[in-house]
Order: sequence, then structure tokens, then C-alpha cells
Amino acid sequence: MAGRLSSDDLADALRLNGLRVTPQRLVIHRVLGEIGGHATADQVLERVEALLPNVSLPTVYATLALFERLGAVHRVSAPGDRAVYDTRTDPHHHVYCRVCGGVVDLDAPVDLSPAVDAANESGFGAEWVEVTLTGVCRSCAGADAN
Amino acid sequence: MAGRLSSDDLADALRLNGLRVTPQRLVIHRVLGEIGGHATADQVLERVEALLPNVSLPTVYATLALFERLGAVHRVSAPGDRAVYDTRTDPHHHVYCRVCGGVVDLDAPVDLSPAVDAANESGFGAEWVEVTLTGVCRSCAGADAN
DNA sequence: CTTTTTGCAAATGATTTGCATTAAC
DNA sequence: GTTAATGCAAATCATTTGCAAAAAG
Repeated sequence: MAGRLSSDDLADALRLNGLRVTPQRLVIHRVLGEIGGHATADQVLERVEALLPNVSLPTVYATLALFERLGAVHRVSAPGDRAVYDTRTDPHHHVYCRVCGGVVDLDAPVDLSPAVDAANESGFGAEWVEVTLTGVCRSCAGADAN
Repeated sequence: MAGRLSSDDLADALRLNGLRVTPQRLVIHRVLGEIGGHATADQVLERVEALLPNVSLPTVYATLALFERLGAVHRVSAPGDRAVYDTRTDPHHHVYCRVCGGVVDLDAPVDLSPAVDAANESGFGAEWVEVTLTGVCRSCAGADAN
């Protein structure tokens, strides 16, 4: 549903869409690959600044939105106040702790084709499917009485 | 995984937790039942004001958060900038349009037990599971070339 | 050269907080 | 009476926008 892009493929994809290949975009893409998990815009910026100074947060936001359109990242489907980008582009699922707000990957074999088929039959163009579990993670359960 | 609460049950649940039964809470709960779908805090307030004047947005936010803890509503798991509360408390799924940001219910038979089991085995206390499809809805696909 | 992208500063908009007042119990 | 809940105004914080300067093609 979306394979991971190499730096060269990214450059090609950009050029193909009449977009420019900038150091910022390359570095952000590289950092995303190194993270290989979940990151907010700030967290991306933090790592990017070590490689390329003076990159601004608006650029990070714009680039993440761009990469999402190109299929290089996905916004995680989870309740929460800040956008979490997922750098894993293979199908997998998420666990969301409603106490600490943490998001963790969950790999489990689930057959989602009934949902995808139902959506597509209704005229929706599905591009991504994921399962989200909401609850309380182990550490929050330990700290809290509830 | 969470049944719909009657007004009496809500009052009991509140008292049981040492919380107070206020007209605002009762009205908001009633409005949620009438909506029976998705709503943002503003949308809840809009309907509440018709029944009880001078209710404030902070109260709506606080009450929705409270009801979430009580299991009477759920924040929809979907990428997006504003919190969408789901007043349907029976298991069902969602379709999220990445163009218009719309969220629509999706009913489809999906066996999520492998995911729930995997999460619980890892020490996570799962309370809610849902499938989220991301893509482009029919109207946005019609308007846009992509 | 032309047009996109960037960086910065300022704006926006949802959600939260502080605090005095009101209402449950 | 005590203590929690409310309303209001102000604060917070992620995300976006406007625009001039820099850089890609």
C-alpha cells in the first residue's frame, strides 16, 4: 500500500511532480528513516537541526505534509492533541494510552479486507487501513489506581 | 466494551465516583444521545445552549473528558486537528477523508481479537478497538483530479 | 532568469487554566 | 457549611500563513 522510498526514489518522486529537491527535504527524509518509528514535528526538527542548521518548524510541517502526499509517511490514527507521524510505511497497528498519550506499534495478523471492501463499495478510495487500540499502558496502570 | 448509559445510570456512575450530578452534565449527556454520531466540542455546545443557556465551552470540554473516562463517549481515532467525539458506544469503524477531513462511520464485520490479544499479552489494558481507513471520499475524488 | 522553497515573525484556532462565584450535597 | 463545578477571561500550544530573501532548475 506504500513502500519505503530510498533517497534517490524520493528525489525522483519530487522531480516527477515538478517539485524541487532541496537539502531540507533530503535531510528530513533521512531523519525519518533513522527514526523508524513515531515522531512529532518537533522531534523531527530536533534531529534535523543536528545535520542542517536553521531549519524552521514551518518547513518541517510543510515537508511532512508533502511526504504524506507522496506516501513516505503517515499521520497515526490516534486520538491526541499533536500530530504523530509514522515512518513505518508497511501495514501495522497502534496502541494508544489514554493516560500518557503514548503511541506504540502493534504487529498482529488481522484481516481487514471486509472493512476495505465495504469502504470501497461505498465509493471511498481507501489508501491506508490500521487498527487502533485505546486503553492504558502497563506503566500507567502501575502508577495509577485506575 | 462499553454500553450506552441511561441518564439514571450516568447519575449513579457520577455519584459512585464522588462526582456531582449537575444539569450541565445531564444535558450534555442527553445531547450526545440525540446526536448519536460524531461531534466536536463546539457542535455539542451549540445543541446544549438551546436547552440550557450560558453553558461554557470549557465546561463542555471538561464534561466530554469526564464522560470519556466513564466510557460514555470516545475520541475518534483519526488524524485531524480537532477532537471528534463519538457518541456511538457500540463497536464500529471509521473512514477518514484526508482531503476534507470528514469522518464517517463504517460498519463491517472484522475480527480484531488477534490485535486485542496481542496487546493484552504485552501488558496493555485494551478498552476500545477500532479500524480507521484513510483515503479520499467520493465527493473529494470527484472535485479533485487526484 | 523564473518559480518554488525557505526562514522568520506574526496570526490562528482549538483546548486549557486561573480564579471568583455558584450550586451540589 | 464544605467542597466540587461552573463561567468567564486570559493563557497556552500546536499548526498555519504572509512575505521578503535565498536557492533550485
